[in-house]
Amino acid sequence: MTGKTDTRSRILDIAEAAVLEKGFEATSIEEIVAGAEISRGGFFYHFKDKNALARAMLERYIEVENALYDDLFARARELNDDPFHCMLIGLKLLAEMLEEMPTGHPGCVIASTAYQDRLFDDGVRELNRQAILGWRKRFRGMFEEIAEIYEPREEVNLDALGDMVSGVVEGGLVLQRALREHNNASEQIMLFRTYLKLLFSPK
Amino acid sequence: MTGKTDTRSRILDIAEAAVLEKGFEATSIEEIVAGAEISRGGFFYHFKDKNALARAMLERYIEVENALYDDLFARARELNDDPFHCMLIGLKLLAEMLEEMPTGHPGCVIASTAYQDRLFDDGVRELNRQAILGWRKRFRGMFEEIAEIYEPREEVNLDALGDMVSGVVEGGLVLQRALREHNNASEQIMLFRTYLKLLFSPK
DNA sequence: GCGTCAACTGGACTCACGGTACAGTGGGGG
DNA sequence: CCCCCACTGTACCGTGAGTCCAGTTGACGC
Repeated sequence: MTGKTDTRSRILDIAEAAVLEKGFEATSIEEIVAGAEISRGGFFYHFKDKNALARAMLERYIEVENALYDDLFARARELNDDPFHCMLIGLKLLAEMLEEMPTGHPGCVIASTAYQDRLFDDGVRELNRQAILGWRKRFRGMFEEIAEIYEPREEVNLDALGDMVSGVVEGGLVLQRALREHNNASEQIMLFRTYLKLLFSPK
Repeated sequence: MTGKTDTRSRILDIAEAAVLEKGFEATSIEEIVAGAEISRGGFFYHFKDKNALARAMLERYIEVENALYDDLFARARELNDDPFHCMLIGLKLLAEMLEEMPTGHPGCVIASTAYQDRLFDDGVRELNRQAILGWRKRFRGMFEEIAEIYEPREEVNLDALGDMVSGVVEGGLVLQRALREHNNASEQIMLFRTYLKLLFSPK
């Protein structure tokens, strides 16, 4: 027993799976309560409305995603202490991870939320925004470290380059989803990796 | 008078504006008919359901987008006959165009549709898919031309590189939308342009 | 053993929205 | 003069979100 909020997290599990597969609007509370084997009243006991569910899902998703990046680049750092090579290894690991996802992809909740944001309140929108800003900061920091050692061959805005990691992942997932192919996202990440190789490799 | 389908295109105008601002689900038929000053019956006379509306919107959007790319790269070609420089100019023009959009962005319908695709039928999904495949083909063709003259410094899959144009635009628009900033999409395109410069520039 | 509180169940209800059906209408063309 | 296209207007249905609330069940403190 995981304590008092056993049901709550079960709801989140079911909801997340359904939302990633079909989108937020297409997921009814009815099917969530059926999947979680609770009553409608039970659902609204935990979440005052669908918006509260979205927020909780997003919070959890962002936390998991951040932990994933932490882990990924920590492993990369173990393999190579140089920030540039660490970055290259980390991106490779990320690409491999996306490829291994059996269902194809987790289908980033961020993009999904961004394009339906009028369904949600300011809290959800802000959460989304802060997540991306967090990734910007994370990757910008890594690129700064790299740039100190390897002078970039072309001048680039490091904030924008940091955003590009998120952007390439998001964009790749959109392609993957729309094309119904399997490794567009990982392919896009590998292309981005090639970019970094060209950008930071010494002349 | 533009002919028999005056009202139909007015509906599409209103709907497109609303959908780009708020998303498809958040746009009610009620508000569309109010905006277009017609009756509900009138709406369903032109579109059998919301799905038909989505399909028509997507068709029109893709057509406009393709015409835009045609025009953009035709203008670029006038300025420079070399395929590589033409590409660089075209991307610059694209970035400038995105920046000039007063409201910030058109908010790509493709990504929006991709993430809510369970609301739509196979026709809509296929339309979406074909649009992206069309862009892949277009840009792949251009990159092939370039690669014939300028040998890439690193080996890249040209299909994936073609997809990257769409991906960077889509991803940039997602960032822009989520961050509520103004030129993320154009910044991302310019970064991609730098990528191409590094990739194809002679040693 | 008794009360109480959290975590529900279940049912009745409202409202918004998508969608159907269909009868009627006005105006331009043959 | 009639017909038909492009609607209007109204009535109606189903679904799903969200509200309200009365009642149940089981763990825990006393």
